[in-house]
Amino acid sequence: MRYHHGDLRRALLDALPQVIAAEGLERLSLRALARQAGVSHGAPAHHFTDKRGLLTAFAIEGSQHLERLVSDALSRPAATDHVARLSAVGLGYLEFALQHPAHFRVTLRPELLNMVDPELLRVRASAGHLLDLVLKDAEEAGFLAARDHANVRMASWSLAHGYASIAADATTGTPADALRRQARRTFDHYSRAVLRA
Amino acid sequence: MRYHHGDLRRALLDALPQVIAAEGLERLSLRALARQAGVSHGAPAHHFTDKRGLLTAFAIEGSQHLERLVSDALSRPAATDHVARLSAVGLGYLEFALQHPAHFRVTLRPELLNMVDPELLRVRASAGHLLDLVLKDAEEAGFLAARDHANVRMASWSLAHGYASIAADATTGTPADALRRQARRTFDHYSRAVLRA
DNA sequence: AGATGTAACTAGTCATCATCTAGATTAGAC
DNA sequence: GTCTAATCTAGATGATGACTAGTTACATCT
Repeated sequence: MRYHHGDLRRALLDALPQVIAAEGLERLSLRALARQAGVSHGAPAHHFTDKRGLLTAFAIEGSQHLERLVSDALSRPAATDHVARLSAVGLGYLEFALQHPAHFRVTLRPELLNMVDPELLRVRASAGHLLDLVLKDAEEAGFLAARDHANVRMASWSLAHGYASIAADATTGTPADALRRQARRTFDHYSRAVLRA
Repeated sequence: MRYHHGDLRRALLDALPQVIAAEGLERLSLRALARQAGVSHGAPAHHFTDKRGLLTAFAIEGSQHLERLVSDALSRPAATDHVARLSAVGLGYLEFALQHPAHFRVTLRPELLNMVDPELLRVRASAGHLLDLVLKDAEEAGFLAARDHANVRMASWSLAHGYASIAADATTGTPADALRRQARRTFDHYSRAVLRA
């Protein structure tokens, strides 16, 4: 057994999704994680200070994934008009929950995170900004009243979050593709209803 | 100090909301709860078996509150047409999160609950049934296509849940009345959009 | 190559926790 | 009044997160 692990930080972050999926966030233990990595029980503290620090680093990764997936959805050729773009933001969010359920779950647990971590705040804001951009565009094109902006932002987020929650919940055995189709139908319908000149 | 507490079960359940609000669900400890009730650290186990049992009992109370509040909202004179009734279900849900934030939070944490507890399953289904009733009525009156039922159910729940989450989150200092108004606006708008003959 | 400073890690400790047990106390039925 | 079951105590066990002092390996400079 080497004294130095090589890249314990990465190894721990990479082990998290599986552990969380198998054991649940509640039963996540730094010590068990250290054992799994073949390292002493105090080693993780060196890289993350704290359990909170570990999960914060994990949440940062999550927000980066989210931003990338929403960004991907928006840069697809299909996402042309404002309705399709608003729908795409929701689908990107759903995709995040589907592809990174553990990240999704941790990201939504502020009590476990260091919510003043500047890096975390930065990537969070950055991800949320994409929705604002789409709404702002729609607003400027006259598809959305300014007074509705906040309401629509909230409603859009809620709608996407509902589907994402189901997607990230392992217990409900809804297949991913069915969920994508159902969500797209709802998002399109909703976006059309909400974006009217 | 009396040996018998009197009604330890009730005392513990009643202490929970405050403790959860102050310390958070993560740092909730049976021992601290027992100390606060002036009782030995093993006493709670007699009434609830388990931490899970305590939270399950608490979640059952929560679902009962939810059902009552949704039921109240539906029996208001304003809830006449189908649009207003669908909106009322959402507002009842929001009211639940506003009045019982701790219950709300626990209710949404299946990993902490005994999800095979028959009483829990019963009250949960019972609360969810009210939304189905409203949708079914709208469907029979021709305001909703049968094929949209599941989608609309999901979307309605998501929408209400979004506002409820904010309501139950102490960190965001949104005043209750502002939230009620904003939510009502959104729910009404949404319900009108979705319930068209 | 050799010395040295620093990052990475170990091993031990502490307080706390959930859960389990055996036993003490009390209330209420008979 | 007695007895039984519900309620509660007290002690133990094993695990955890966090802290600390000390050990090892690596990189950098000379």
